[in-house]
Amino acid sequence: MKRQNVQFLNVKRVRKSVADGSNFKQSATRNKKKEAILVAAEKMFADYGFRGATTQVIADLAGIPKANLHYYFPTKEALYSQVVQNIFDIWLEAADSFDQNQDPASALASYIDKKMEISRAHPNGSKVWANEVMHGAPIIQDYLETTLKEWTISREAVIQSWIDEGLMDQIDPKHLLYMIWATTQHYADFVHQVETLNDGQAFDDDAWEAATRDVKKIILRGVGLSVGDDK
Amino acid sequence: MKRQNVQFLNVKRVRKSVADGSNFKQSATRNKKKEAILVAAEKMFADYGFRGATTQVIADLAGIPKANLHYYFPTKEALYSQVVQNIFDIWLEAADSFDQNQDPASALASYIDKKMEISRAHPNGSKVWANEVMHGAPIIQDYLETTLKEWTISREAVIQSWIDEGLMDQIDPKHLLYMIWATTQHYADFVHQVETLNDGQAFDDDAWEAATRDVKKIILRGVGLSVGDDK
DNA sequence: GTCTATAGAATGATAGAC
DNA sequence: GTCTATCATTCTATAGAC
Repeated sequence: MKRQNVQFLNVKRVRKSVADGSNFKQSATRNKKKEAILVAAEKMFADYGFRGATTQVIADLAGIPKANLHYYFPTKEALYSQVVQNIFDIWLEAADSFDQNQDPASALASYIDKKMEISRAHPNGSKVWANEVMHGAPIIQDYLETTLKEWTISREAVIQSWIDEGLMDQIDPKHLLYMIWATTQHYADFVHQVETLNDGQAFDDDAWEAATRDVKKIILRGVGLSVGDDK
Repeated sequence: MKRQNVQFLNVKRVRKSVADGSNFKQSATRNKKKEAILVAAEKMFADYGFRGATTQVIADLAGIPKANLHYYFPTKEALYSQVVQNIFDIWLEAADSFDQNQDPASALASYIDKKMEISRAHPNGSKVWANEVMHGAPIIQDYLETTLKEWTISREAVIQSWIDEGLMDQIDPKHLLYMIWATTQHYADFVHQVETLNDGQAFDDDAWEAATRDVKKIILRGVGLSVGDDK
């Protein structure tokens, strides 16, 4: 029940061999199958949680026998761990957009844009991540304490410098970051609730655009920045 | 695996007999034991999810044999359902604070205050709720479509009227509500991440106050409202 | 590498004594 | 009402044939 023995992976950025074709030791077929399993696993873990998702159903969804799944991923935990770490890499992508802008309004706006895009493109990944953190981060605690912590500290410093320069209002940068994370991820993690309140309809292009615009508008104005007119 | 047959409870506000002592058919001892089980269950469901939490461990935590738990709650699903519905009632409490103020700034500020208090007082309940919604709301779908939907529609109308009167900026009320929900609940659902980034320390009184103040500041200013000076 | 059959362990629920 | 002993089921993981 407890998912002990989870310290079997201490890496920060993994999954090179799956993301690109750089690992010559693994054939293309092998990677293709692993990808199919990972996609199925992400979906099932997102919908049912770690214990709720069974290797049998993941294998069914991936279109292979269960024993074959265990050939590629020795344990359910190893598979889960891989799924969670894949989200990290995607999450880190968004972090970059924060840095490529020097004025606060552009930096925050493009960071929010990117985070909203990820919520739309990878809702299942976002859910798995939320689940993992909500349950005390048994698998990725190490990552929280290192990579995420370092990233957060450095961005807090950037935001603080903007405040010190009088470019934006006085707030604790931490809470601004949490608000951006919480709000953008809400459209992925709570998509079921959002759609129910949207008359059971999934967000279309316009709805996503409107949501992104309003989120940026409220947050940017909320810290004393002006929003780009109709972007 | 799927938690079918979950339509066994179609009520909107339940649990009167547990919350107060109004049900004479149930003794005080009985209610006390049920409460102990519910507290334990909330904790375990929050930490491990529906499938991850076992009736054995819930019983252990409540200090009773497993068979006794099944005497009070015939099935694991019935127990889970009760836990989820308890959160509804708490959540609805906060809704009232929205209505007791007529100007937008006071209404939104006190709603955010209340939601932050709930995140602090009932983090496990918030997590169980988040889990339930993330997994497609198999148990409380009915509630989402009725009570929550009605509440949301009526409050959207209130916010829209404020906008129409020129009291606040033009935004889609829906997204303002989502931002409030997401941000306030983040401090409960992601408390593990928040604490990790807080040097492993739990938020103390000052930290909660600071978080609440910044959340109110950003959101109120974000929609063009001014914030009460040092409240 | 693939897959059937099955071992081995854990879990939800209950029978039945007290 | 309480609790021990146990059943029936389900799940992860693997052995071993192909």
